[in-house]
Amino acid sequence: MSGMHEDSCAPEQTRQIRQRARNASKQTASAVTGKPRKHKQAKCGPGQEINGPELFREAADGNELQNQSKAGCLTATLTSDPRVRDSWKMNPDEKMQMLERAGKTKALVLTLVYRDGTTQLDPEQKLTPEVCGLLVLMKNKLDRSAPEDSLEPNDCLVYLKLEHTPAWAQQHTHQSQELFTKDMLLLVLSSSQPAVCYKAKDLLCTALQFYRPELSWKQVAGCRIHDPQVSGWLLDPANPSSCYPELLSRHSKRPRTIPAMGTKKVSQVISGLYSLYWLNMELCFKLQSQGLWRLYSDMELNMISVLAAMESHRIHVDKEALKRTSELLGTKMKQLEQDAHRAAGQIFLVTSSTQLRTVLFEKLCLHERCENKKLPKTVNKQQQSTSEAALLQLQDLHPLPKIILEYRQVHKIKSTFVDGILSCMASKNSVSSTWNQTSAVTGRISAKHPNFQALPRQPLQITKKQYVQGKEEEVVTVHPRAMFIPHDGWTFLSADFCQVELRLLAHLSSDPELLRIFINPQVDVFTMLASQWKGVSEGEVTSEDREHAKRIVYSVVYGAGRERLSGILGVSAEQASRFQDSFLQTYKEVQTFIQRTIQQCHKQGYVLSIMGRRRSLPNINSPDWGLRMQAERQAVNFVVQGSAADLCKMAMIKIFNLVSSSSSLSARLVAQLHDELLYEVEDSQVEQFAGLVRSTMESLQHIDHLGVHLKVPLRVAVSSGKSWGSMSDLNPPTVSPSH
DNA sequence: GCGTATAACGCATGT
DNA sequence: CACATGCGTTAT
Repeated sequence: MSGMHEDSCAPEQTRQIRQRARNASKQTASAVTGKPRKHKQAKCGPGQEINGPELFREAADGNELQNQSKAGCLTATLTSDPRVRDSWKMNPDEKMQMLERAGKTKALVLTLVYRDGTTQLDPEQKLTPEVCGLLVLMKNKLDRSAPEDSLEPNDCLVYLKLEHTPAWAQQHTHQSQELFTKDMLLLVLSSSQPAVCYKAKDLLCTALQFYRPELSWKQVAGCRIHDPQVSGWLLDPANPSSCYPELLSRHSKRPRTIPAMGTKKVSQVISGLYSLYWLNMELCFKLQSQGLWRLYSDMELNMISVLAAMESHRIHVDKEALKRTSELLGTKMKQLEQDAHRAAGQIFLVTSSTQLRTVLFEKLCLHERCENKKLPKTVNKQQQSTSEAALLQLQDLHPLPKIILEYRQVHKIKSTFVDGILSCMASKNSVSSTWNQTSAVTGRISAKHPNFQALPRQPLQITKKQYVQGKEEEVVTVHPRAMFIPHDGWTFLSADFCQVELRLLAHLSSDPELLRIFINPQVDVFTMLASQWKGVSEGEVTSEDREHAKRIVYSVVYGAGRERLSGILGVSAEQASRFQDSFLQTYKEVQTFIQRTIQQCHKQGYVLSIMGRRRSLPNINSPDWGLRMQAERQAVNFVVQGSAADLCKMAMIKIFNLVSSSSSLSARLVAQLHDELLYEVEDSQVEQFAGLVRSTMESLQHIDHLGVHLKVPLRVAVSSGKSWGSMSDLNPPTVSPSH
């Protein structure tokens, strides 16, 4: 299959939608008012209740009407089917019986129902379909029989409508409906019997959103809803299935029974729920036989609720400041564009790398004037690159490359981190990323809309031309991270695993020299490496040298060739490979670790992380040299990067469990940046929480029940601040971890 | 012939 | 070197 995963076409859609929106607003801005157009939608603050007429107006606007009629159709189909129990048609006695029955049933199988008439089990999923209900199958017979499209005798299927009753129409019965649905959800969250849901995180998010604030995020802690999407990804992280039917056909023994044209929708849903149950059984069995059960049960299953809680928290953003910087960067870009045209002696599209290529290399022929330097080529086609590395080589020959470099910096910040984030904030002053558990082969998690993990670390300096009396120029710093602000009375707290990957490399290789560095915690690691490398004393090492050493070490570990290394380092290939040799000579065991990992991968076809995460690499025995070498690098990288991911996820889970079982602590996880956790903490609890976080994370050196015992200590740096852009170090006392 | 959806590519950001 | 996501252009 192709390497596609879930909603792979969605980003494209949103991009285009956003683009259209931007264009539209741009047009109105320049042509009519000169200012960005205000959103026409009525204000509806976070705490405000939606009143009835407002709801109607929204529904009647645009395409919603279509969806609603479809939804009404599906809801009607579901609730009019004799096999489905509609919670809205049950009397109090029946509800009691239903809750009791749910508590006693052998297994619960669930799926969300969307307003567009689909469920989580349908192949095509829109970007963020609106939820209208929840189907719960209570299953009692656990022996396998033929696939059903109708209920087994003792089973029960109930439909819970998830639609808030407008305040103006609320009656006693409606309130009790929501109460009943909430009780059912609570039962699912705390159920001792197995519960299964494809994309369980979405279910948890829906529950948290629908019953906010009476359902606290702490209440999803410790819930264990099985998720076949996660299981399937764990079994083969390189090839995640794009949708439920694909996952099913890949893992079910029998070929999937394609629903006949005439099959009723309700029958399809019922057979889907039964197949979901058996698919989960099958996947659990496979996980066990592949040695992945502990990883699934102790880590990934718990991650689902951690991510749901994180996703259900919105981060406050200084929207007005974002809008101001958007305009500022816009004018700056116009200036740079003109500069570029002047320097080139022609008009061209500055954002187009192909047009820039013809200007630089066909018109100005800059490549002929630097034959001593080697200019990078594009990856796929053999063309002259216009990448940063190439432009840096050319910048002394002509003014244009420098202008382009600055233009690109500004453009990137504006498009992705200013306008991009603004478009993620539809009529609110806050954002919440979507966190994906199954999109990274290494076991890391990823974020989108916005991608919180890729916000620039360093602020950008802009010199603004200004013709006012006094000064002629003004320097403004633009820092996207500084736009993220904690709520009133709260503080951001960041906890960073220091050099996790290098520490894990020391552990995995047992290299005595590398171990020594970490057991003597006096001097900074990369400073030490830099001094060793450059042959100067530790005091002589500049912060630039240190950053350099950092990049080089990781490059060497992950198998960078001398070409690539010399590119990073900016020195000759000769010197690069000399450093490479000296590094691997100094840390001999690192080299044997690399060779051992590759050899093991050749033999078994897969490699394992420290907690047993698995990645198979089919190309490891490929006759194609390039593919084989790539697989070897991937194998080494996976063991280190995957192990680091294991540790960071474990930290998230442990801290989540500690906070959610505490009556006083209120800190919330806001984001994960791979080896860094960002929390929002009540001002009064910052110090206490800082100590707790640090000691919890550092205690992960030893995880008894998973047999993890690192040969190096873990170090965690904690900092806090009133914006994400201005964090200052904290030095919390070590707290004894309580159990 | 012209405008729109899609895929591939190049270039950015982060760890 | 590895792993991600996002924006924009260009060819189909």
